[in-house]
Amino acid sequence: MKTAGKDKHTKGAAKSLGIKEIAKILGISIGTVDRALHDRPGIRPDTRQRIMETAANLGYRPNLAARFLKSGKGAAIAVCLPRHIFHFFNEIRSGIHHAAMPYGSMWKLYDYSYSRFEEGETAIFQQALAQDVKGIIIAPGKVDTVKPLIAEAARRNVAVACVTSDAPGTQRLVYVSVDPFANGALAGEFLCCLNRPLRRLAVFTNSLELTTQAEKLRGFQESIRQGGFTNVVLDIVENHDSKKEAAHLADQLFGRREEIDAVYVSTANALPVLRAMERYGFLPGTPVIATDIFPGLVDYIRSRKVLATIYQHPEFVGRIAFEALYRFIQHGAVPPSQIMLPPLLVMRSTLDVLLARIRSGTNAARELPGISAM
Amino acid sequence: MKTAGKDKHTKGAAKSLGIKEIAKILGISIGTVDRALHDRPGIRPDTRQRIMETAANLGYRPNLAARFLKSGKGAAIAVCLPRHIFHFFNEIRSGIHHAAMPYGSMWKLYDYSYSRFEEGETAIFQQALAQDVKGIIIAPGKVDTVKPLIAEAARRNVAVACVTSDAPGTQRLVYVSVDPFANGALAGEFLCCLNRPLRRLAVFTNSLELTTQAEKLRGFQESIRQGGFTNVVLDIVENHDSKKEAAHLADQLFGRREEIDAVYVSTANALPVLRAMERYGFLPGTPVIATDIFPGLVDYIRSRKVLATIYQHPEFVGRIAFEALYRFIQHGAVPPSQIMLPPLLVMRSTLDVLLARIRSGTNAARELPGISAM
DNA sequence: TTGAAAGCGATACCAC
DNA sequence: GTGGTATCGCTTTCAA
Repeated sequence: MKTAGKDKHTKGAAKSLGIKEIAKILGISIGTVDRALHDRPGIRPDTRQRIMETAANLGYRPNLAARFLKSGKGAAIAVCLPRHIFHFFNEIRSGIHHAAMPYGSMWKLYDYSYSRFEEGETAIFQQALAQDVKGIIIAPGKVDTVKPLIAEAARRNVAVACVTSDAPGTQRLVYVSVDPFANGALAGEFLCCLNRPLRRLAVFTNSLELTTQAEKLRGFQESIRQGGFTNVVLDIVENHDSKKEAAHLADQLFGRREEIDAVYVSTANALPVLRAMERYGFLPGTPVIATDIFPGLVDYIRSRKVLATIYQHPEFVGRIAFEALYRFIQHGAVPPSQIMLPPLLVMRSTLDVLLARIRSGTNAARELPGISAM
Repeated sequence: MKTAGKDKHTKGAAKSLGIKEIAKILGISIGTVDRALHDRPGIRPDTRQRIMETAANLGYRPNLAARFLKSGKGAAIAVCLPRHIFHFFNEIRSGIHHAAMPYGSMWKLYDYSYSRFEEGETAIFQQALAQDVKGIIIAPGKVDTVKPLIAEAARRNVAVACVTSDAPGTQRLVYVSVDPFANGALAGEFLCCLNRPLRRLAVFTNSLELTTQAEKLRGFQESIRQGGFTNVVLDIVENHDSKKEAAHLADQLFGRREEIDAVYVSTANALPVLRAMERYGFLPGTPVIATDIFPGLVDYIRSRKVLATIYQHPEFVGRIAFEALYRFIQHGAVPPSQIMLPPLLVMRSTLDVLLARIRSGTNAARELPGISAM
């Protein structure tokens, strides 16, 4: 019977080897073991040595429940995200809460939402630092703004995770995001697959001063080039995250009624663009790739006016950011400097599955542990 | 200053109001309070009533740390997955371990891998049941085989989660998978976007007796139809998960050298097909959509011989299956009967990001928490 | 039907 | 330097 499962490998500690067994094995007291494990003063180096060795041998892992129960203070981390692109950032928050749930009351989350991108950022960040948090999650706007803040956090030994946009040149612990280059490249590659002429394309972005947006554009151009299209004219429209500006500029562009072979909107600000396209007869007919998913966009995808949208998996980003922070704070595990996730191309056929998933995810995050009905 | 974060909503208990204060306030013992909160027998209804009221008033929330510490018997769950399509199922295992990690030693995972799809299934399942597990994760082969097993599990009050394939008509708790219909539909929709004639298509599947495969085909056909292509001839090739059979049948099909406009391989068994296509000059040139990601496929995508592959996010599937089991066993939360995830279309531009992600995911699951440096 | 008390594992403090 | 021990909040068992 070779089909039998062999490695009935159990996860974590085999039995209940705790600080007590270590003490018993070495014939010393748990107090001493504790001192050794925590690098506390008042212990002979060789005793410490012996203890550390047996602890390692036995694969000792501290019981977090007991630790928390006694010393009351699990870690707290602050979540500083804008309220602005609500659906998007709320999914990130949801992911963070989701990831934190298993730790129950041991890990507190402070929610420091602020109204718009840069305005409240500084004030909020400082408020968060004033609390006794061990980590902060932010979505940096302008790097110059957050640079001194992150420096201050580093001074206080507070780990900082950046989501969706990075703060390069700072001491942030980790940057978690859907890979912006791949994001744009996917849009471009998809357009190249269409077997249509691509002579003139329009790209609607937020601002190319934001490195994520610049990277998306770079990826887009690169894959268009690799797709064999040269001499492509690119109309690049920066609308600075403003619906009005987007509408105005889109009107200008499409109002000229010159031929445009495809459109890529690299932000969640697609609706003004789509409406302008409809006004000037570019839709349906012109291939459009959008970004993110939000109520207004859904019908455009259903009706195939928007060919595909690139979903940036915000729930995932939040979850991973929390996990990286957790492992660093709890276990001292240093994550890679960047964690890049693949973008998800959503078309009509996968829209509903994704929507169901998003909704259930948001619900789950709201679930309260409550009183167990075990 | 309206930018200030208002809802500094803390997660977990506000102060230290516990079971003890409730008891003191009501002048009763903590044992009684416990009985009330947990609906245990042996308590007068009115006492229970009073306790529940004050508990609600005080906003009592149990201290999970204490709870875990005391009743430290987290559950054990058995993971019964085949070793066969190794990359795929290993990612599922990785996801499960990943999800279980936060619970540390409280939740044990027993790994009951077996060699191939149906062969070891029964033996392994019974072995798993013999252990004292509270839940089992399986990937059912033939439904008839697992039906009595799941029934037996239900009798013993063991929750069963099915991943990647369902066992309909049984008492399994939940079925977690990438939506097979959407999976096939995405492949079809993508092909429809190519602006090429689609007169004759080839679909390589495992066996249409497997409902997931049948669903993929259904989704594929449906979206081809919706894409406006009628009178499409479909060559459907069932290769029963065998490389040899796949190679043989592909040779037969492509050897006829009739025109084939596109190919969809709905299983991970793409390599024999691709090689046959190369032999008969169908590649490069013919659009191919594959399924899953594995070493041999990577170069085909890099060289654009395979246009796209549909990644079924196995790590995710595993993670979600565990979480559903966890919430059911621990909190009695009944999950939806099916949890369907969106398929991920991977092209050249997103391949590397995904590969990096997969690798790091597998690594992370192997990481040992070690001793805290808090 | 209720009360009292023994732990769970780690921390922190006091005594030696 | 080291050993002992009270304690965190909850579950559980035994006694009343």
